[in-house]
Parts: sequence; structure tokens; C-alpha cells
Amino acid sequence: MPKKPSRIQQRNRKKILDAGLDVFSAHGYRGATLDMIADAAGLSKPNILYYFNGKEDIHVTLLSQLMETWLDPLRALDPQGDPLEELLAYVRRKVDMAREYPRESRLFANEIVQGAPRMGPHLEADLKPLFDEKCAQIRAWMEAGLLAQVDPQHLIFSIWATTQHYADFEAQIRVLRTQDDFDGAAAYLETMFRSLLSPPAKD
Amino acid sequence: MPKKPSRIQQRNRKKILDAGLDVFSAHGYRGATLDMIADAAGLSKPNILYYFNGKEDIHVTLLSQLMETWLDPLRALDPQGDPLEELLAYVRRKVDMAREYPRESRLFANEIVQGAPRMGPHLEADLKPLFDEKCAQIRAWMEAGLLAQVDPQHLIFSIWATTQHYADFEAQIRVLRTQDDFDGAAAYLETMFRSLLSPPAKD
DNA sequence: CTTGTTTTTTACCATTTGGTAAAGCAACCC
DNA sequence: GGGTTGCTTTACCAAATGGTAAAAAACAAG
Repeated sequence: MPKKPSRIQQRNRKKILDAGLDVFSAHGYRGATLDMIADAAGLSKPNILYYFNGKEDIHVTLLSQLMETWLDPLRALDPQGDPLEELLAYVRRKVDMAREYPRESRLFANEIVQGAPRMGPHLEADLKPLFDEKCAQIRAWMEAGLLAQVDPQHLIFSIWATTQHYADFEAQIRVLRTQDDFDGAAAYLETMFRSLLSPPAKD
Repeated sequence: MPKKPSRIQQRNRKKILDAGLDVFSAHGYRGATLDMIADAAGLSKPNILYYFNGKEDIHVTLLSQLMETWLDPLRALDPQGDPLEELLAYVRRKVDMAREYPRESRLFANEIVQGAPRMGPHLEADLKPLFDEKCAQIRAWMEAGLLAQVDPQHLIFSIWATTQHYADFEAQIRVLRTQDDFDGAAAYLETMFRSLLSPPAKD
């Protein structure tokens, strides 16, 4: 039976996870070392292994936590709301996440680019059902004439791609743009998806 | 003075680079080992170090080569052509590259996600001038009323994001879609960018 | 203040990994 | 066929890295 963690345990586990997020998102799983994480956390390496069973344990803990919050914006897509506004709000939430949580986005990107070796089951179990459900919802909206007809799956892919791009490819964007400009991105993406999705005037 | 490489040198360097592309794109720089590359190339590790100065040498050689072909589709954007059709053709070329060269796309993605530690100068020197030039071109088209007015920089970002997504996040897409479907992606992206960019009817 | 428990440190270890030295083998040149 | 050059293998090495054992320190409860 697991006893409740003490104050100090909570604090140190959090420090380690935050340090792990820094290091894993910046260097990938193999590029990260326990020493880096220990340094970033301000703890010794063996001390870290007192709180976690190993490097992989830290990583999968981070990925699991990530999965939770990562799906929230999509979950919040409301079947009762106005379809176009719901989808644009979804885009906005995703831009906000890329701005607020770029490390999480890159952690995820690192994992997926390399074939999701530690996350495949999570995708299948958590992401896929939600994805299918929301695709069906969008398709229903489209068939009711409330949105322009496009492939819902590709629609969602394009929302993910465009929004996460600003976090995942920040190094490239920093070279090409003079100013960081998430607001410009949000405005551009709203224009793009509005023009794509606005229902055909048909009365 | 560098003497011309022999048949056998050309062949083995090519084998090593191809193996390196496999391994680096699948595991990232730190996740790749010389042993993996040696195995994939069918050569011994010291033999590989006879042809390259080290792991990093293989990696930067790949990145340099990549930069060449990677910019071609954007270079081919023709100032003389029809603006809308030129941009849609650019999207198509990028989709084709994601389909034909997913390893290259992931190699690039790995490098950028981790902050472009070995590629920053290349981006600055090769990508930025071309990017600026083409943005100016697109802006000129827009001001001439030949395209809808949107931020050209974000436009290009969204083209990159949506097309490369199919290669970089293939592991995720494979989970969510039943069939690999680059053609569906191409059709969807054409619809999306056409609706975004079609010039306002104003005669 | 003493005792039992939790946390941290010190000192290691085995494996992996990038890389080297040098010998052996092959190929070409005369 | 002998020698020079180019290619490959064998046998290593030093550093880095994930992880462990056990002592020491800090802490909590009585």
C-alpha cells in the first residue's frame, strides 16, 4: 500500500520532473543524461534515483502527465457550440499551449519524430478514441452545412501541425523572424482556418 | 590538394551516409551510435572512421547535403508564374518531398527541435536570404491584388508545418489513420491554401 | 535526548561509446 | 615480382553514463 508522500518528496519529485522536462525536451531521450537532470534539479544523481526508478521512469512519468493536459483543448470542443467558433477557439487554445508550454510540445515532438517508442500505447489508448470522436463530430457539423466540407482528419492534422510548429521549430523561426510573434501567428491562423471552414452561403 | 575519390571511396561514403541518414533520422544525433551506423552500412566501425573524421562529420555532411535539396522547392517559386498556382505548386512539391524523403525531413526535424545546435549557421546563411527574398515576392503579389493579403512569413511557416507534419509525425498519423494517404493530404492542403489565398474578386 | 525512519552523500561498478594504433590485406604501378 | 599506396580488421583505450551499496546525515516521534 502506498503511503502518502511527504512534503519533501512532493517538492523533490516536482523539481526532478521540471528539470527532466527541461533536459529531455532540449536533447531528446538519449541526449539527456542523469547528470544533466541532477544538475538542473540541484540534486545529486543517486538522490534522483532515490525518487525515481531510473531515467526511463522520469521520462514516462513526464509523457503520461503530458498526455493529460495535451488532450484538454481537443476535449473542450463543444458539440453544442457554434461549429466555426468552436474550431477557431480550438486553434486559439492550441496556439496558447504552444506559447505557454513549448517544452512540453518539444518533448512530445521528440518522442513522435523518433517513432513514439515509449508512447505508442498511450496514443492508441488515449488519443485515438478522442480523435475519432471529434472527427465524427466535425463530420456531422459539415453534413449539416454548418462548415465547409473538408476531410476532418486532415483538418485536425493541419491544426496540430501549424500550432505546434511555433514551439517545435522555434529555433528556425527565431532565425527567420526579427520578433517573436505568437499574436501574429494566432491572427494568421484564425484567418486561414476561417477562410477554409466558413460554411458556403446557401440561403 | 584533394585527389579525386576512387570508385570504392564513392561507394562506401555513400553507403555510410545512407546508413547515417537511417540511424540519425530515427534516433537523433545522440541516440545514434557509430555501431548502429556501421551495422546498417555493413562496414566495421573503424572502417567508417577511415572515411569520416567522426560521428559529427557524418552528421554535418548529411545536414549540408540536406540543405541543398531542401531549399529547391522554394527556390523554384517562379516570379513570372501565376501567383496562386505557383504557391499551390510549391505546396505540392513539399508534400512530394515529405512522401519521397521522410528520413531527410525527420533528420531536419530532430535537429531543429533540439535547437539547431549544428545547423544554426546554415540556416542563417542559406535559408534566411532565400526566405526573405520569397517573402518579398509574395508580398509584391499580394499588393498587386493577385493574392489575398496574409502575412507571407506565417504563410510559409504554415506550408512547412502542414507538409512536413506528414513525415515528421508519421508515427502519430499511423495510429490515427487506417491508410497512409499522402494523396488525401495533398488534396486537402490544396483546398486549404486555395481558399486562403484566392484573390478577392474585385472587377 | 534517544530511537527509528527518511533523505543525502560518498565511493564505486559495468557497460557503452567515440575513437585510435598498428598490423594485415588488397590493389595498382613499374 | 617488388614496392608503394589504399583499404580493412583486430585489439585496444579513456571517458561518459546508468545504476548500486552502504555509510552518513537529517529528521520525526516519543
